[in-house]
Amino acid sequence: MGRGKVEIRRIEKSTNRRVTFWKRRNGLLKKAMEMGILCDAEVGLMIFSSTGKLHEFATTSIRSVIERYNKTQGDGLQSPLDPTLELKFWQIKVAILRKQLHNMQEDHRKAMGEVYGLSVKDLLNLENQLEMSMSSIIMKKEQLLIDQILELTHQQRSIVLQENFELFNKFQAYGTSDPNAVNGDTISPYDFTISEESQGHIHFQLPQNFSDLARALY
Amino acid sequence: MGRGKVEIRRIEKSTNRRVTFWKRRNGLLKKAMEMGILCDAEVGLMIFSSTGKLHEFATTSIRSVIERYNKTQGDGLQSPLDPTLELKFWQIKVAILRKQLHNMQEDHRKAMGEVYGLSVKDLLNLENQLEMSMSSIIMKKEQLLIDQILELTHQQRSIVLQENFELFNKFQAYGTSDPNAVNGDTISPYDFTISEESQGHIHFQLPQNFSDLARALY
DNA sequence: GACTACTTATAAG
DNA sequence: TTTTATAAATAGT
Repeated sequence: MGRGKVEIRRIEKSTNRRVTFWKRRNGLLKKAMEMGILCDAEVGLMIFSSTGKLHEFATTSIRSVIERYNKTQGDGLQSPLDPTLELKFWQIKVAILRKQLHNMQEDHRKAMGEVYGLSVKDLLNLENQLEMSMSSIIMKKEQLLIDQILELTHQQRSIVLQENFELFNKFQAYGTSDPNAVNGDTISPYDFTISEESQGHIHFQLPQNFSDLARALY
Repeated sequence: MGRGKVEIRRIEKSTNRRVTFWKRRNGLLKKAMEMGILCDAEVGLMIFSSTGKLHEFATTSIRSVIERYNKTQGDGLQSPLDPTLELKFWQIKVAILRKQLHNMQEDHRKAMGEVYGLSVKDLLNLENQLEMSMSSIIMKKEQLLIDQILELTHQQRSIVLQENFELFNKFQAYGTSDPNAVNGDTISPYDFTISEESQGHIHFQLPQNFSDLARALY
């Protein structure tokens, strides 16, 4: 179209080239737009002039077209040329790592809490067990002491009874021919013994080595 | 061009639309190519038909055009900075987060180890402290018990002495006018007392409520 | 940038 | 798909 046919080859005269560029640029943009409208298509057109200036058209937006292109074309390669996608990839990675870090902190916090919690629990259990063990030992020791006391008491009671009995015999040796005349009372070691028990009195010998015993027991 | 002018609006008849699409698609591609050659421009054209199929043209390659577009344009909104730089920024961020995560894991591991270590130490310390406290308490209780025993012993010794004294008095009441004639011995509560002490015998009353006392003390 | 002669693109058959 | 009448684009002025 125009005065004469033109060969499709680079226009050497830069002035001509620039003029032609503008004419054809408008035509191209117009046709691209018409295509988008008439045919309900998504069109993206980018033109870099020989001076480097960008001229673009898109029915939606160039980014949209590029994204759609990358999605559709994906061409197996992980779109190393679309910084936007790659950017998103890294941003997502950052988000994931942040979440992991956060979870880790949370876990750490919980774990520490649990450890300390269990520690307290353990300590309490240990305390109780310790207390129970000690109580048991103490009780045994006490029982031993009490047994010891009772044993000695028994021995000493015999001795006291023996003494009192001897005293009683002496008393009788001194007594009248009728011992029963003494205030009408009968005095016998047996009475004494019973009386003693009824009062809950028992005789006890503190061993010479009591302190030694105490040391041994405790 | 064509038999009659056409209004630029979406073609409703899908058949017509498809035909027009193909005709105009070829025209657009041709013109894009011509533009590239004639004007020495870099051109990229992407068309998505209404059916979603991609049609493309580029003087070099679509990727090249997109890359140049991203470098040149960056359109201020999406990536105000050089996407490459931004990419590096995020990559560094990822590296930092990875290191943090790693350090955190390391710290966590160490912390747990220390906590368990300290826990054992603490338990041992606590155990010792507990034991010492209990020993102290037990000693106090024992001292109390011993004091109690001694106290009661003292009381009971008085009672026994009293009883023996009364017995002695009875003995004397029954005695001859010359009490000294009895085997040449002088029997007195004082002698008895001394004798008793020399043998280490003391009198002891086990309190009725001994078990209660024991329970109260232990 | 405007004109315009001519080429090219394409709507409709 | 091909044809063709005609609109549209545009090279040179």
